[in-house]
Amino acid sequence: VILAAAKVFERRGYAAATIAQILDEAGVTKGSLYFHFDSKEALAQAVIREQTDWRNMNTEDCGSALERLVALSRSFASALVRDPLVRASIRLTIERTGLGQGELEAYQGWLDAVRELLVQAEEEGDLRESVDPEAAAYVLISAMTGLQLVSEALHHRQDLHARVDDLWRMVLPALTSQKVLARLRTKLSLAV
Amino acid sequence: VILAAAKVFERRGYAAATIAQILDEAGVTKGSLYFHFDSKEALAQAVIREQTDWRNMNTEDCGSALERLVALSRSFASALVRDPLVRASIRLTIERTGLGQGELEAYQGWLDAVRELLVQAEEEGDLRESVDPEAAAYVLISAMTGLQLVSEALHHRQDLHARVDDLWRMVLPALTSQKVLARLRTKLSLAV
Amino acid sequence: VILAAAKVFERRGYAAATIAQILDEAGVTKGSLYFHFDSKEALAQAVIREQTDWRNMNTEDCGSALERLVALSRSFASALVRDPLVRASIRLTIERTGLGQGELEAYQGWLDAVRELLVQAEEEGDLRESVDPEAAAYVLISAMTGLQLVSEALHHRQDLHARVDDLWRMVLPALTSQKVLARLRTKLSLAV
Amino acid sequence: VILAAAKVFERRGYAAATIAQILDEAGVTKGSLYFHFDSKEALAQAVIREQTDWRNMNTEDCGSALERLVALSRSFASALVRDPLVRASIRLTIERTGLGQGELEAYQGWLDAVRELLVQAEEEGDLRESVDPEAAAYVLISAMTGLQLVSEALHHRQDLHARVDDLWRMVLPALTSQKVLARLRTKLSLAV
DNA sequence: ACAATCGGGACCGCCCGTTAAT
DNA sequence: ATTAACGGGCGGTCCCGATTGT
Repeated sequence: VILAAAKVFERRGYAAATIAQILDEAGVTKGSLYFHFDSKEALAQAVIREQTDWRNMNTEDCGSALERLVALSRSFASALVRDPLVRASIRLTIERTGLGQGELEAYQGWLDAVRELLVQAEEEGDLRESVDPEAAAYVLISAMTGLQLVSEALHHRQDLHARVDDLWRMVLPALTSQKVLARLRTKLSLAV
Repeated sequence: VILAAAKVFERRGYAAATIAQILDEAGVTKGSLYFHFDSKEALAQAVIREQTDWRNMNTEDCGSALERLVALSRSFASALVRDPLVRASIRLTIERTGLGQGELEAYQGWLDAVRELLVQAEEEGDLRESVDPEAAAYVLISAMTGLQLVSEALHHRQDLHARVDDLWRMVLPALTSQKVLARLRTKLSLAV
Repeated sequence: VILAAAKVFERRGYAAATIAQILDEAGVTKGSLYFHFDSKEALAQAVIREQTDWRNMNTEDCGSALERLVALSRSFASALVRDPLVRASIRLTIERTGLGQGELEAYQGWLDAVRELLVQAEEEGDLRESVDPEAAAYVLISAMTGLQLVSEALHHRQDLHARVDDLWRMVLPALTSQKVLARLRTKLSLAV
Repeated sequence: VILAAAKVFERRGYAAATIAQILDEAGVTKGSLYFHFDSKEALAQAVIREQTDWRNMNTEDCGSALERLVALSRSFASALVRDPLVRASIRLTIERTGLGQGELEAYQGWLDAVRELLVQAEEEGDLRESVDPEAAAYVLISAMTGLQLVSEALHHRQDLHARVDDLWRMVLPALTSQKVLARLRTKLSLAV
């Protein structure tokens, strides 16, 4: 039903997607669609709202904050590979079409979550003192955003998990000490 | 002339941009525009083609390959802040609208350039042997792409330069040895 | 129920009002609405029909005809401020959308009522002989119509009562003698 | 060309008027129309802008302020009868469709003009001291607005001039003294 | 080479009223 | 009386030729 919209939005973007395409993909008729959603924009917002929140997946994870952060990123990558709704939401968020002005809050929410984890890691003594949580969160969020884009464009996201691990291999040495790094490598199976 | 198109494309995206908007941004008439460009798509391709190649800016730079790589990223950030054509090209490339299928080559070209520099750095002995140039280039390109997007969304690109430096501070420790790192820090004025 | 339709009609006008807006203003579903009313036009006619007749409010008023006329105008103003149905009816009547051609009868009915009161006033000797009841009724109805429109546009009808009194202050001297005028002023508390 | 739009807007109102109707009335094609006007709203604004300003008609009139005021009202009535653009503008202004938020300024402009004339009349000693220019202007503007509406609905504006004179006969006694009133009657041929 | 105007085809979003099932 | 689904059709407008003038 609504998943069809996500697919089309993800494939063509908001503006280029036409209602007819969504109709065709979903196999429903115009009237039916407009009974559930008042407008194309409402449909897009529903897509964003309906995405299964991949952030909850690892709340029960009990590990150090840094481990939870890596797990979060992997959970995100999995959601991206698995769930078209998440993919469509990302696309709709990145193209800032002014859909309810929610884009800023989305980015800000991610930033806050990551920074929070970094602060916890700092309290746990897992962070180098030279690291600024705010700046690091910014770079991490950006890198993940970019990875997903490039992986999509070049390899249809098939290599996303490997690339996320590559990212961690490249930034963890700057975030934490050799000792913690070694611990993380074994726990997270991040081969050198 | 063609810069007006870039501005509109950058602001609205390809599909949402209308010829009329470009027309009155440029101050020309429709006849004039359609004399030079056959279609809206041709216009977009011209925007991409016409972007001043910021890659040439640092060819004359004589330094180590790693230094040239950092300089290249900074040059890219500058171009992004300064040149609407570059911004529009990025937007048009990221939204893969099927404009002549040139997106793949674009990404691949960037990847090749960065990898090439990393290989040179390896030959110069500036790279840890654990680093895979291919994978590192991939992550770096992705991170730059993401930084530009997030910086645009959150701060209208005003903090882009600072964020690029943040990125280097976070990945250089994994790329090179402490000694080279210290050298780069002074040469590139990358405070800890 | 039907009041929701009135609100939307009053706010947007007949043509611009959409059924969906009425639906979620009323909190009912489309099926329910189309069970009661055959069409959008039928709904509008129901709004007009259902308006509580403010004319009855002052039938029991026992005073001179002129006093009753002023009271009628005040009653109208009150209804306009209080009752969205009356407001919507006015809007739907003024936009002559061809809703059953009832607009002419509406205006004519108001005209007849006012003229009738003026004729009574004439018989009671309260009217100057130079006054033509027909013409005076026409002007009074028009002025009330206009006052309501302008007051709505400029002050959201909050000053309507005061403006109606202003109107009477400006036309009563032409309608009646100084003596009757003085009597009315005290009775109706129309300060000079 | 643009006059056709005025006719349709005047006949059906903004929302109910369709581009096809205007096209049909004007005898041009869609492409041609959208070359000159970017949107339906732009067309409506053009109609409002293009109306020949009937206010200038009596600037050369040399008489007392009160005489000029009456002349202004008559000029307005003439314009209303003669010029479809003026009629359409009035309709578009009265239906507040949010066309550039110019409606408030329109009403306010008329109010200011009339109040200014009343203030001049006051300085010339032609106004009773009990008259408040502000309030009087408000009522006069409203009455003119209403007259035009009712006259249109009932008699297709054919009796507008006579009704305007009726209005003046009904309000002038409250505005000025017997002596000035007599002078105005002869000068303006306002029979009792 | 450039500009202004006209023409038209096509598309897309959306809205209204109906019809099934219950 | 309500939910859900349906579809015909319309209205705005956009893109792009084609035809003029300069």
